[in-house]
Amino acid sequence: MKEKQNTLFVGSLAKGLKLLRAFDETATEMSLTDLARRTGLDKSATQRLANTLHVEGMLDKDPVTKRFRPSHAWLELAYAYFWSDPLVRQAMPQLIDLSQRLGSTVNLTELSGDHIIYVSRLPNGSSQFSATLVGRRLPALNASAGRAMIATWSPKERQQVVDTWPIQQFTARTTTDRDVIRAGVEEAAQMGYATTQNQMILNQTGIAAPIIGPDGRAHAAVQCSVSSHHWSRERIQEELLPYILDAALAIAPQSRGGY
Amino acid sequence: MKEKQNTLFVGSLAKGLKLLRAFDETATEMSLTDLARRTGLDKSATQRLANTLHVEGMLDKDPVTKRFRPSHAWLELAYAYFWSDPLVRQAMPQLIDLSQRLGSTVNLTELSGDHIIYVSRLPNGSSQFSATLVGRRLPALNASAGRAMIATWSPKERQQVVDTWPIQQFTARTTTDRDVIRAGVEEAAQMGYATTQNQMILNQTGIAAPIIGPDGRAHAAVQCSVSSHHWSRERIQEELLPYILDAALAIAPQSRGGY
DNA sequence: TGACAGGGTATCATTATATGATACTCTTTA
DNA sequence: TAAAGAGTATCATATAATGATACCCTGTCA
Repeated sequence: MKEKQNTLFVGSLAKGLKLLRAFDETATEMSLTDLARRTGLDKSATQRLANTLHVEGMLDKDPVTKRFRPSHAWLELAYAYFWSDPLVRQAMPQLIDLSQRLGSTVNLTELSGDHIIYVSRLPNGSSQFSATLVGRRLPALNASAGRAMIATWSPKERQQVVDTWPIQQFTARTTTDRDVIRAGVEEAAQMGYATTQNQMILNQTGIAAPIIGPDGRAHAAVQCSVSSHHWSRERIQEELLPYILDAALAIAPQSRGGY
Repeated sequence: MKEKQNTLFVGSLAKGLKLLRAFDETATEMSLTDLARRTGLDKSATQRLANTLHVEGMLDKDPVTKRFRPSHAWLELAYAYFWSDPLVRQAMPQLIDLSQRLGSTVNLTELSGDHIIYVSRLPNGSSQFSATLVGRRLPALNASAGRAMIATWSPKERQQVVDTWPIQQFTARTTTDRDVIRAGVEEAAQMGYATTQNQMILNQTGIAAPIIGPDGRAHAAVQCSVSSHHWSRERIQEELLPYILDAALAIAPQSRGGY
Protein backbone atom coordinates (compact mmCIF):
# COMPACT_ATOMS: atom_id res chain seq x y z
CA MET A 1 0.00 0.00 0.00
CA LYS A 2 1.24 3.41 -0.89
CA GLU A 3 -1.24 4.97 1.55
CA LYS A 4 0.12 7.47 4.05
CA GLN A 5 2.61 5.17 5.72
CA ASN A 6 1.62 6.37 9.12
CA THR A 7 0.75 4.13 12.01
CA LEU A 8 -2.09 6.50 12.85
CA PHE A 9 -3.77 5.82 9.56
CA VAL A 10 -6.02 2.83 8.98
CA GLY A 11 -5.94 1.95 5.32
CA SER A 12 -8.93 -0.36 5.29
CA LEU A 13 -11.14 2.32 6.76
CA ALA A 14 -10.01 4.80 4.16
CA LYS A 15 -10.77 2.32 1.41
CA GLY A 16 -14.20 1.66 2.83
CA LEU A 17 -14.97 5.36 2.76
CA LYS A 18 -13.80 5.45 -0.82
CA LEU A 19 -16.57 3.02 -1.66
CA LEU A 20 -19.16 5.22 -0.02
CA ARG A 21 -17.97 8.28 -1.84
CA ALA A 22 -18.02 6.48 -5.15
CA PHE A 23 -21.75 7.11 -5.31
CA ASP A 24 -22.92 10.37 -6.84
CA GLU A 25 -25.35 11.90 -9.35
CA THR A 26 -24.12 9.66 -12.09
CA ALA A 27 -23.48 6.47 -10.14
CA THR A 28 -26.55 5.81 -8.08
CA GLU A 29 -26.31 2.07 -7.82
CA MET A 30 -23.38 -0.16 -8.61
CA SER A 31 -22.46 -3.77 -9.00
CA LEU A 32 -19.38 -5.18 -7.36
CA THR A 33 -17.35 -4.76 -10.51
CA ASP A 34 -18.64 -1.24 -11.05
CA LEU A 35 -17.46 -0.37 -7.58
CA ALA A 36 -14.09 -1.98 -8.12
CA ARG A 37 -13.60 -0.13 -11.38
CA ARG A 38 -14.73 3.18 -9.98
CA THR A 39 -12.58 3.07 -6.87
CA GLY A 40 -9.55 1.41 -8.42
CA LEU A 41 -9.56 -1.22 -5.70
CA ASP A 42 -9.08 -4.83 -6.64
CA LYS A 43 -12.00 -7.19 -6.82
CA SER A 44 -11.30 -9.00 -3.57
CA ALA A 45 -10.90 -5.84 -1.54
CA THR A 46 -14.06 -4.40 -3.02
CA GLN A 47 -15.89 -7.59 -2.22
CA ARG A 48 -14.81 -7.60 1.39
CA LEU A 49 -15.32 -3.90 1.95
CA ALA A 50 -18.70 -3.76 0.23
CA ASN A 51 -19.85 -6.81 2.13
CA THR A 52 -18.82 -5.21 5.38
CA LEU A 53 -20.67 -2.03 4.53
CA HIS A 54 -23.70 -4.09 3.65
CA VAL A 55 -23.62 -6.08 6.88
CA GLU A 56 -23.20 -2.84 8.80
CA GLY A 57 -26.24 -1.37 7.12
CA MET A 58 -24.43 1.29 5.13
CA LEU A 59 -25.20 -0.21 1.75
CA ASP A 60 -28.42 -1.81 0.58
CA LYS A 61 -28.01 -4.76 -1.74
CA ASP A 62 -30.64 -5.70 -4.23
CA PRO A 63 -31.21 -9.39 -3.65
CA VAL A 64 -31.82 -10.09 -7.31
CA THR A 65 -29.51 -7.75 -9.21
CA LYS A 66 -26.85 -7.87 -6.50
CA ARG A 67 -26.25 -4.19 -6.96
CA PHE A 68 -25.38 -1.90 -4.08
CA ARG A 69 -27.12 1.35 -3.22
CA PRO A 70 -26.83 3.97 -0.49
CA SER A 71 -28.93 3.03 2.52
CA HIS A 72 -31.12 5.08 4.79
CA ALA A 73 -28.16 5.28 7.13
CA TRP A 74 -26.80 7.96 4.85
CA LEU A 75 -29.72 10.16 5.80
CA GLU A 76 -29.19 9.40 9.45
CA LEU A 77 -25.70 10.75 9.16
CA ALA A 78 -27.11 13.93 7.71
CA TYR A 79 -29.48 14.07 10.64
CA ALA A 80 -26.56 13.90 13.06
CA TYR A 81 -24.84 16.60 11.07
CA PHE A 82 -27.78 18.96 11.43
CA TRP A 83 -27.66 18.63 15.19
CA SER A 84 -23.96 19.26 15.25
CA ASP A 85 -24.08 22.47 13.27
CA PRO A 86 -25.30 25.30 15.48
CA LEU A 87 -26.06 27.44 12.46
CA VAL A 88 -28.80 25.12 11.31
CA ARG A 89 -30.69 25.46 14.55
CA GLN A 90 -30.26 29.23 14.49
CA ALA A 91 -31.33 29.54 10.93
CA MET A 92 -34.23 27.17 10.55
CA PRO A 93 -37.00 29.37 11.96
CA GLN A 94 -35.76 32.38 10.03
CA LEU A 95 -35.59 30.42 6.82
CA ILE A 96 -39.09 29.07 7.19
CA ASP A 97 -40.35 32.54 7.87
CA LEU A 98 -38.49 33.92 4.90
CA SER A 99 -39.68 31.18 2.63
CA GLN A 100 -43.29 31.89 3.49
CA ARG A 101 -42.92 35.60 3.23
CA LEU A 102 -41.18 35.59 -0.14
CA GLY A 103 -42.87 32.59 -1.63
CA SER A 104 -39.68 31.65 -3.39
CA THR A 105 -36.87 29.18 -2.89
CA VAL A 106 -34.66 29.91 0.10
CA ASN A 107 -31.35 28.26 0.98
CA LEU A 108 -28.81 28.16 3.78
CA THR A 109 -25.29 27.68 2.47
CA GLU A 110 -21.93 27.29 4.13
CA LEU A 111 -18.40 27.53 2.90
CA SER A 112 -16.65 24.21 2.47
CA GLY A 113 -13.12 24.80 1.29
CA ASP A 114 -13.40 26.65 -1.99
CA HIS A 115 -16.94 25.45 -2.57
CA ILE A 116 -20.24 26.27 -1.02
CA ILE A 117 -22.53 23.56 0.22
CA TYR A 118 -26.28 23.72 0.64
CA VAL A 119 -27.06 22.90 4.24
CA SER A 120 -30.75 23.60 4.25
CA ARG A 121 -33.16 24.20 1.39
CA LEU A 122 -36.77 25.26 1.23
CA PRO A 123 -37.84 24.92 -2.36
CA ASN A 124 -40.80 26.88 -3.65
CA GLY A 125 -42.11 26.97 -7.15
CA SER A 126 -40.87 24.56 -9.79
CA SER A 127 -37.17 24.06 -9.35
CA GLN A 128 -34.63 21.86 -11.02
CA PHE A 129 -34.38 18.61 -9.11
CA SER A 130 -30.77 19.17 -8.12
CA ALA A 131 -31.71 22.64 -6.89
CA THR A 132 -33.83 21.08 -4.17
CA LEU A 133 -31.20 18.82 -2.65
CA VAL A 134 -29.23 19.40 0.49
CA GLY A 135 -25.56 18.49 0.26
CA ARG A 136 -24.94 19.88 -3.19
CA ARG A 137 -21.59 21.58 -3.62
CA LEU A 138 -20.74 24.35 -6.05
CA PRO A 139 -17.58 26.33 -6.66
CA ALA A 140 -17.88 29.34 -4.39
CA LEU A 141 -16.98 31.81 -7.11
CA ASN A 142 -19.84 30.64 -9.29
CA ALA A 143 -22.51 31.10 -6.68
CA SER A 144 -24.09 34.25 -5.33
CA ALA A 145 -23.78 32.81 -1.84
CA GLY A 146 -20.05 32.25 -2.24
CA ARG A 147 -19.49 35.76 -3.52
CA ALA A 148 -21.51 37.24 -0.68
CA MET A 149 -19.32 35.47 1.83
CA ILE A 150 -16.01 36.29 0.20
CA ALA A 151 -17.09 39.90 -0.07
CA THR A 152 -16.91 40.19 3.72
CA TRP A 153 -13.24 39.30 3.78
CA SER A 154 -10.23 41.59 3.56
CA PRO A 155 -9.33 43.05 0.16
CA LYS A 156 -6.23 40.91 -0.18
CA GLU A 157 -8.05 37.76 0.74
CA ARG A 158 -10.68 38.60 -1.84
CA GLN A 159 -8.01 39.18 -4.41
CA GLN A 160 -6.30 35.91 -3.69
CA VAL A 161 -9.49 33.93 -3.73
CA VAL A 162 -10.79 35.39 -6.96
CA ASP A 163 -7.45 34.64 -8.61
CA THR A 164 -7.07 31.06 -7.49
CA TRP A 165 -10.32 29.33 -6.57
CA PRO A 166 -11.90 27.02 -9.11
CA ILE A 167 -14.63 28.04 -11.53
CA GLN A 168 -16.89 25.75 -13.47
CA GLN A 169 -19.03 26.44 -16.50
CA PHE A 170 -22.64 25.40 -15.94
CA THR A 171 -24.65 27.29 -18.53
CA ALA A 172 -23.74 28.96 -21.79
CA ARG A 173 -23.77 32.22 -19.89
CA THR A 174 -21.83 31.25 -16.81
CA THR A 175 -19.15 33.84 -16.09
CA THR A 176 -15.70 32.38 -16.47
CA ASP A 177 -13.82 35.66 -16.65
CA ARG A 178 -12.21 36.25 -13.29
CA ASP A 179 -12.18 39.99 -13.78
CA VAL A 180 -15.93 40.01 -14.14
CA ILE A 181 -16.22 37.85 -11.04
CA ARG A 182 -13.90 40.21 -9.21
CA ALA A 183 -16.17 43.09 -10.08
CA GLY A 184 -19.11 41.13 -8.75
CA VAL A 185 -17.36 40.40 -5.48
CA GLU A 186 -16.28 44.01 -5.06
CA GLU A 187 -19.78 45.19 -5.71
CA ALA A 188 -21.02 42.74 -3.12
CA ALA A 189 -18.47 44.13 -0.67
CA GLN A 190 -19.94 47.58 -1.27
CA MET A 191 -23.57 46.60 -1.10
CA GLY A 192 -23.50 43.93 1.55
CA TYR A 193 -25.13 41.34 -0.67
CA ALA A 194 -24.46 39.55 -3.93
CA THR A 195 -26.54 38.79 -6.98
CA THR A 196 -25.88 36.60 -9.99
CA GLN A 197 -27.75 35.76 -13.18
CA ASN A 198 -27.74 32.72 -15.46
CA GLN A 199 -24.86 31.21 -13.54
CA MET A 200 -26.27 27.83 -12.63
CA ILE A 201 -29.52 27.79 -14.56
CA LEU A 202 -30.55 30.10 -17.37
CA ASN A 203 -32.95 32.87 -16.46
CA GLN A 204 -32.41 32.33 -12.81
CA THR A 205 -31.31 35.11 -10.52
CA GLY A 206 -29.58 34.40 -7.23
CA ILE A 207 -29.58 36.80 -4.31
CA ALA A 208 -27.39 36.13 -1.29
CA ALA A 209 -26.76 37.86 2.02
CA PRO A 210 -23.75 36.93 4.16
CA ILE A 211 -24.17 35.62 7.68
CA ILE A 212 -21.43 37.52 9.38
CA GLY A 213 -19.53 35.92 12.24
CA PRO A 214 -18.18 37.59 15.39
CA ASP A 215 -14.94 38.38 13.56
CA GLY A 216 -16.77 40.24 10.83
CA ARG A 217 -16.11 37.54 8.26
CA ALA A 218 -18.78 35.33 6.81
CA HIS A 219 -18.58 31.64 6.03
CA ALA A 220 -22.30 31.17 5.54
CA ALA A 221 -25.08 32.89 3.66
CA VAL A 222 -28.79 33.05 3.13
CA GLN A 223 -29.60 32.67 -0.51
CA CYS A 224 -32.71 33.01 -2.61
CA SER A 225 -33.41 32.04 -6.21
CA VAL A 226 -36.02 33.57 -8.50
CA SER A 227 -36.89 33.68 -12.16
CA SER A 228 -35.19 36.50 -14.02
CA HIS A 229 -38.34 36.96 -16.05
CA HIS A 230 -40.61 37.84 -13.20
CA TRP A 231 -38.11 39.65 -11.05
CA SER A 232 -36.49 42.87 -12.21
CA ARG A 233 -33.51 44.32 -10.40
CA GLU A 234 -35.75 46.93 -8.84
CA ARG A 235 -38.45 44.55 -7.76
CA ILE A 236 -35.85 42.32 -6.12
CA GLN A 237 -34.36 45.25 -4.30
CA GLU A 238 -37.69 46.30 -2.95
CA GLU A 239 -39.52 43.09 -2.29
CA LEU A 240 -36.86 40.53 -1.54
CA LEU A 241 -33.64 42.09 -0.38
CA PRO A 242 -34.77 43.70 2.85
CA TYR A 243 -36.14 40.43 4.12
CA ILE A 244 -33.15 38.39 3.08
CA LEU A 245 -30.77 40.82 4.74
CA ASP A 246 -32.92 40.81 7.85
CA ALA A 247 -32.91 37.06 8.01
CA ALA A 248 -29.15 36.86 7.61
CA LEU A 249 -28.75 39.41 10.35
CA ALA A 250 -31.14 37.61 12.65
CA ILE A 251 -29.23 34.38 12.23
CA ALA A 252 -25.81 35.87 12.81
CA PRO A 253 -25.51 37.46 16.26
CA GLN A 254 -25.91 34.56 18.63
CA SER A 255 -23.65 32.26 16.66
CA ARG A 256 -20.92 31.82 19.21
CA GLY A 257 -17.23 31.47 18.32
CA GLY A 258 -16.14 30.87 14.75
CA TYR A 259 -16.78 27.41 13.40
CA MET B 1 -12.00 -9.50 18.06
CA LYS B 2 -15.29 -11.26 18.52
CA GLU B 3 -16.60 -9.69 15.31
CA LYS B 4 -18.16 -11.95 12.72
CA GLN B 5 -15.15 -14.18 12.24
CA ASN B 6 -15.62 -14.07 8.52
CA THR B 7 -12.90 -13.39 6.04
CA LEU B 8 -15.38 -11.26 4.11
CA PHE B 9 -15.72 -8.88 7.00
CA VAL B 10 -13.30 -6.04 7.62
CA GLY B 11 -13.28 -5.23 11.30
CA SER B 12 -11.46 -1.93 11.09
CA LEU B 13 -14.00 -0.58 8.65
CA ALA B 14 -16.84 -1.61 10.92
CA LYS B 15 -15.18 0.11 13.85
CA GLY B 16 -14.68 3.24 11.82
CA LEU B 17 -18.37 3.32 10.98
CA LYS B 18 -19.11 2.89 14.65
CA LEU B 19 -17.33 6.16 15.30
CA LEU B 20 -19.43 7.94 12.70
CA ARG B 21 -22.63 6.59 14.11
CA ALA B 22 -21.67 7.60 17.61
CA PHE B 23 -22.83 11.12 16.77
CA ASP B 24 -26.48 11.93 17.34
CA GLU B 25 -28.87 14.49 18.86
CA THR B 26 -27.17 14.26 22.21
CA ALA B 27 -23.57 13.84 21.10
CA THR B 28 -22.87 16.53 18.58
CA GLU B 29 -19.18 16.93 19.10
CA MET B 30 -16.80 14.67 20.95
CA SER B 31 -13.28 14.51 22.25
CA LEU B 32 -11.12 11.49 21.66
CA THR B 33 -11.99 10.05 25.05
CA ASP B 34 -15.69 10.78 24.58
CA LEU B 35 -15.55 8.79 21.38
CA ALA B 36 -13.67 5.94 22.99
CA ARG B 37 -16.14 5.77 25.84
CA ARG B 38 -19.15 5.98 23.60
CA THR B 39 -18.03 3.33 21.16
CA GLY B 40 -16.38 1.00 23.64
CA LEU B 41 -13.22 0.98 21.59
CA ASP B 42 -9.88 1.36 23.31
CA LYS B 43 -8.04 4.62 23.26
CA SER B 44 -5.46 3.66 20.67
CA ALA B 45 -7.98 2.30 18.23
CA THR B 46 -10.14 5.37 18.63
CA GLN B 47 -7.16 7.57 18.06
CA ARG B 48 -6.15 5.81 14.87
CA LEU B 49 -9.65 5.51 13.49
CA ALA B 50 -10.65 9.08 14.32
CA ASN B 51 -7.45 10.38 12.85
CA THR B 52 -8.09 8.45 9.66
CA LEU B 53 -11.62 9.82 9.43
CA HIS B 54 -10.24 13.29 9.97
CA VAL B 55 -7.58 12.95 7.29
CA GLU B 56 -10.19 11.57 4.93
CA GLY B 57 -12.42 14.56 5.55
CA MET B 58 -15.19 12.71 7.33
CA LEU B 59 -14.63 14.40 10.68
CA ASP B 60 -13.80 18.01 11.37
CA LYS B 61 -11.43 18.62 14.23
CA ASP B 62 -11.47 21.82 16.19
CA PRO B 63 -7.83 22.94 16.21
CA VAL B 64 -8.11 24.35 19.70
CA THR B 65 -10.47 22.08 21.62
CA LYS B 66 -9.37 19.01 19.65
CA ARG B 67 -12.93 17.83 19.52
CA PHE B 68 -14.36 16.02 16.53
CA ARG B 69 -17.52 16.93 14.67
CA PRO B 70 -19.38 15.64 11.63
CA SER B 71 -18.09 17.24 8.46
CA HIS B 72 -19.83 18.53 5.39
CA ALA B 73 -19.08 15.17 3.80
CA TRP B 74 -22.02 13.82 5.75
CA LEU B 75 -24.31 16.05 3.75
CA GLU B 76 -22.65 14.98 0.54
CA LEU B 77 -23.55 11.41 1.36
CA ALA B 78 -27.15 12.47 1.81
CA TYR B 79 -26.92 14.17 -1.57
CA ALA B 80 -25.81 10.91 -3.16
CA TYR B 81 -28.65 9.14 -1.40
CA PHE B 82 -31.22 11.48 -2.88
CA TRP B 83 -30.03 10.70 -6.36
CA SER B 84 -30.12 6.99 -5.70
CA ASP B 85 -33.69 6.91 -4.45
CA PRO B 86 -36.08 7.14 -7.40
CA LEU B 87 -38.93 8.05 -5.11
CA VAL B 88 -37.33 11.35 -4.20
CA ARG B 89 -37.18 12.46 -7.78
CA GLN B 90 -40.77 11.36 -8.37
CA ALA B 91 -42.03 13.04 -5.28
CA MET B 92 -40.26 16.34 -5.12
CA PRO B 93 -42.42 18.34 -7.54
CA GLN B 94 -45.59 16.96 -6.00
CA LEU B 95 -44.40 17.78 -2.52
CA ILE B 96 -43.51 21.33 -3.41
CA ASP B 97 -46.86 21.78 -5.02
CA LEU B 98 -48.63 20.30 -2.04
CA SER B 99 -46.67 22.41 0.40
CA GLN B 100 -47.65 25.57 -1.39
CA ARG B 101 -51.25 24.58 -1.80
CA LEU B 102 -51.78 23.57 1.81
CA GLY B 103 -49.47 26.05 3.44
CA SER B 104 -48.50 23.47 6.03
CA THR B 105 -45.64 21.14 6.68
CA VAL B 106 -45.35 18.28 4.20
CA ASN B 107 -43.09 15.23 4.44
CA LEU B 108 -42.02 12.27 2.38
CA THR B 109 -41.36 9.22 4.53
CA GLU B 110 -40.15 5.72 3.80
CA LEU B 111 -40.16 2.53 5.75
CA SER B 112 -36.82 1.54 7.20
CA GLY B 113 -37.16 -1.73 9.03
CA ASP B 114 -39.73 -1.18 11.74
CA HIS B 115 -39.22 2.58 11.72
CA ILE B 116 -40.11 5.30 9.30
CA ILE B 117 -37.53 7.77 8.12
CA TYR B 118 -38.11 11.27 6.82
CA VAL B 119 -36.60 11.45 3.37
CA SER B 120 -37.77 14.89 2.38
CA ARG B 121 -39.34 17.65 4.43
CA LEU B 122 -40.90 20.95 3.55
CA PRO B 123 -41.54 22.76 6.79
CA ASN B 124 -44.14 25.48 6.95
CA GLY B 125 -45.20 27.44 9.97
CA SER B 126 -43.32 27.21 13.23
CA SER B 127 -42.20 23.65 13.76
CA GLN B 128 -40.12 21.93 16.38
CA PHE B 129 -36.53 21.91 15.26
CA SER B 130 -36.34 18.13 15.03
CA ALA B 131 -39.53 18.15 12.97
CA THR B 132 -37.69 19.97 10.20
CA LEU B 133 -34.81 17.54 9.78
CA VAL B 134 -34.38 14.93 7.12
CA GLY B 135 -33.04 11.60 8.36
CA ARG B 136 -35.09 11.43 11.54
CA ARG B 137 -36.37 7.97 12.39
CA LEU B 138 -39.49 7.13 14.36
CA PRO B 139 -41.08 3.82 15.28
CA ALA B 140 -43.51 3.12 12.46
CA LEU B 141 -46.38 2.33 14.79
CA ASN B 142 -46.16 5.72 16.43
CA ALA B 143 -46.37 7.69 13.23
CA SER B 144 -49.32 8.37 10.98
CA ALA B 145 -47.08 7.66 8.01
CA GLY B 146 -46.13 4.25 9.35
CA ARG B 147 -49.72 3.31 10.01
CA ALA B 148 -50.78 4.42 6.56
CA MET B 149 -48.16 2.15 5.01
CA ILE B 150 -48.89 -0.87 7.17
CA ALA B 151 -52.59 -0.45 6.47
CA THR B 152 -51.96 -1.41 2.85
CA TRP B 153 -50.58 -4.80 3.80
CA SER B 154 -52.42 -8.08 4.26
CA PRO B 155 -54.48 -8.55 7.42
CA LYS B 156 -52.08 -11.08 8.91
CA GLU B 157 -49.07 -8.90 8.20
CA ARG B 158 -50.84 -6.02 9.90
CA GLN B 159 -51.64 -8.22 12.86
CA GLN B 160 -48.08 -9.40 13.22
CA VAL B 161 -46.61 -5.95 12.87
CA VAL B 162 -48.94 -4.34 15.37
CA ASP B 163 -48.13 -7.07 17.87
CA THR B 164 -44.37 -7.01 17.59
CA TRP B 165 -42.97 -3.76 16.30
CA PRO B 166 -41.54 -1.29 18.79
CA ILE B 167 -43.44 1.62 20.28
CA GLN B 168 -42.01 4.60 22.04
CA GLN B 169 -43.66 7.13 24.32
CA PHE B 170 -43.02 10.69 23.15
CA THR B 171 -45.71 12.80 24.79
CA ALA B 172 -47.96 12.25 27.77
CA ARG B 173 -50.66 11.28 25.33
CA THR B 174 -48.75 8.99 23.02
CA THR B 175 -50.71 5.81 22.44
CA THR B 176 -48.91 2.82 23.88
CA ASP B 177 -51.87 0.45 23.86
CA ARG B 178 -51.43 -1.89 20.92
CA ASP B 179 -55.15 -2.49 20.65
CA VAL B 180 -55.76 1.17 20.13
CA ILE B 181 -53.01 1.24 17.53
CA ARG B 182 -54.52 -1.78 15.86
CA ALA B 183 -57.82 0.03 15.61
CA GLY B 184 -56.04 2.98 14.05
CA VAL B 185 -54.34 0.78 11.47
CA GLU B 186 -57.57 -1.01 10.61
CA GLU B 187 -59.34 2.27 10.20
CA ALA B 188 -56.55 3.40 7.91
CA ALA B 189 -56.98 0.21 5.89
CA GLN B 190 -60.65 1.12 5.45
CA MET B 191 -60.17 4.76 4.65
CA GLY B 192 -56.97 4.67 2.66
CA TYR B 193 -55.21 7.14 4.89
CA ALA B 194 -54.15 7.48 8.53
CA THR B 195 -54.40 10.23 11.10
CA THR B 196 -52.89 10.58 14.56
CA GLN B 197 -53.07 13.15 17.31
CA ASN B 198 -50.68 14.14 20.07
CA GLN B 199 -48.37 11.28 19.21
CA MET B 200 -45.11 13.08 18.69
CA ILE B 201 -45.97 16.59 19.78
CA LEU B 202 -48.98 17.71 21.77
CA ASN B 203 -51.78 19.33 19.81
CA GLN B 204 -50.34 18.20 16.56
CA THR B 205 -52.33 16.17 14.09
CA GLY B 206 -50.65 14.00 11.49
CA ILE B 207 -52.31 12.98 8.23
CA ALA B 208 -50.65 10.41 5.99
CA ALA B 209 -51.48 8.84 2.64
CA PRO B 210 -49.66 5.71 1.48
CA ILE B 211 -47.66 5.66 -1.72
CA ILE B 212 -48.72 2.32 -3.08
CA GLY B 213 -46.27 0.23 -5.06
CA PRO B 214 -46.95 -1.98 -8.06
CA ASP B 215 -47.70 -4.90 -5.73
CA GLY B 216 -50.37 -2.93 -3.90
CA ARG B 217 -48.29 -2.59 -0.77
CA ALA B 218 -46.85 0.70 0.44
CA HIS B 219 -43.45 1.34 1.95
CA ALA B 220 -43.61 5.09 1.62
CA ALA B 221 -46.08 7.81 2.44
CA VAL B 222 -46.87 11.46 2.04
CA GLN B 223 -47.44 13.02 5.42
CA CYS B 224 -48.69 16.35 6.62
CA SER B 225 -48.69 17.93 10.08
CA VAL B 226 -51.04 20.59 11.36
CA SER B 227 -52.10 22.13 14.65
CA SER B 228 -55.02 20.32 16.28
CA HIS B 229 -56.36 23.68 17.38
CA HIS B 230 -56.88 25.13 13.96
CA TRP B 231 -57.77 21.97 12.15
CA SER B 232 -60.90 20.04 12.99
CA ARG B 233 -61.48 16.55 11.68
CA GLU B 234 -63.95 17.93 9.17
CA ARG B 235 -61.80 20.74 7.98
CA ILE B 236 -58.89 18.35 7.44
CA GLN B 237 -61.08 16.02 5.47
CA GLU B 238 -62.25 18.78 3.21
CA GLU B 239 -59.26 21.01 2.80
CA LEU B 240 -56.25 18.75 3.18
CA LEU B 241 -57.03 15.15 2.52
CA PRO B 242 -58.01 15.31 -1.14
CA TYR B 243 -54.76 16.99 -2.03
CA ILE B 244 -52.62 14.69 0.05
CA LEU B 245 -54.24 11.61 -1.46
CA ASP B 246 -53.81 13.07 -4.91
CA ALA B 247 -50.16 13.74 -4.33
CA ALA B 248 -49.55 10.23 -3.03
CA LEU B 249 -51.31 8.84 -6.06
CA ALA B 250 -49.39 11.02 -8.44
CA ILE B 251 -46.11 9.85 -6.97
CA ALA B 252 -46.92 6.16 -7.02
CA PRO B 253 -47.66 4.90 -10.53
CA GLN B 254 -44.40 5.33 -12.35
CA SER B 255 -42.26 3.99 -9.53
CA ARG B 256 -40.84 0.98 -11.26
CA GLY B 257 -39.99 -2.34 -9.62
CA GLY B 258 -39.44 -2.99 -5.90
CA TYR B 259 -38.60 -0.09 -3.68
C1' DT C 1 -26.90 -27.42 -27.60
C1' DG C 2 -22.58 -26.40 -25.97
C1' DA C 3 -18.93 -23.33 -25.03
C1' DC C 4 -17.72 -18.90 -23.61
C1' DA C 5 -17.80 -14.60 -21.19
C1' DG C 6 -18.92 -11.86 -17.30
C1' DG C 7 -20.03 -11.24 -12.77
C1' DG C 8 -20.75 -12.84 -8.08
C1' DT C 9 -18.98 -15.85 -4.41
C1' DA C 10 -15.79 -18.56 -1.59
C1' DT C 11 -11.15 -20.20 0.05
C1' DC C 12 -6.48 -19.85 1.69
C1' DA C 13 -1.57 -19.17 2.70
C1' DT C 14 1.25 -15.22 3.45
C1' DT C 15 2.79 -10.88 5.35
C1' DA C 16 1.73 -6.60 5.68
C1' DT C 17 -1.02 -4.13 8.62
C1' DA C 18 -3.66 -2.99 12.47
C1' DT C 19 -3.16 -3.59 17.27
C1' DG C 20 -3.05 -1.87 22.18
C1' DA C 21 0.29 -1.33 25.91
C1' DT C 22 3.23 2.13 27.23
C1' DA C 23 5.38 6.32 27.72
C1' DC C 24 5.64 11.31 26.73
C1' DT C 25 3.71 16.12 26.71
C1' DC C 26 0.67 19.66 27.79
C1' DT C 27 -3.04 21.86 30.21
C1' DT C 28 -6.09 22.26 34.01
C1' DT C 29 -7.25 21.76 38.83
C1' DA C 30 -6.61 21.54 43.85
C1' DT D 1 3.59 22.00 43.15
C1' DA D 2 1.56 17.77 42.62
C1' DA D 3 -1.70 15.16 40.48
C1' DA D 4 -5.18 14.20 37.23
C1' DG D 5 -6.87 14.11 32.69
C1' DA D 6 -6.54 14.45 27.81
C1' DG D 7 -4.03 14.40 23.47
C1' DT D 8 -0.02 12.52 21.06
C1' DA D 9 3.66 9.37 19.66
C1' DT D 10 6.28 4.90 19.46
C1' DC D 11 6.97 0.01 18.88
C1' DA D 12 7.19 -5.09 18.96
C1' DT D 13 3.84 -8.60 18.03
C1' DA D 14 0.50 -11.56 15.97
C1' DT D 15 -3.86 -10.83 14.36
C1' DA D 16 -6.51 -9.67 10.71
C1' DA D 17 -6.56 -7.84 6.07
C1' DT D 18 -4.75 -9.15 1.65
C1' DG D 19 -5.25 -10.52 -3.34
C1' DA D 20 -4.53 -14.54 -6.25
C1' DT D 21 -7.11 -18.26 -7.50
C1' DA D 22 -10.74 -21.22 -8.27
C1' DC D 23 -15.68 -22.09 -8.25
C1' DC D 24 -20.49 -21.26 -9.52
C1' DC D 25 -24.16 -19.30 -11.87
C1' DT D 26 -26.63 -16.87 -15.67
C1' DG D 27 -27.09 -15.08 -20.03
C1' DT D 28 -25.30 -15.01 -24.87
C1' DC D 29 -23.82 -16.39 -29.22
C1' DA D 30 -22.66 -19.79 -32.85
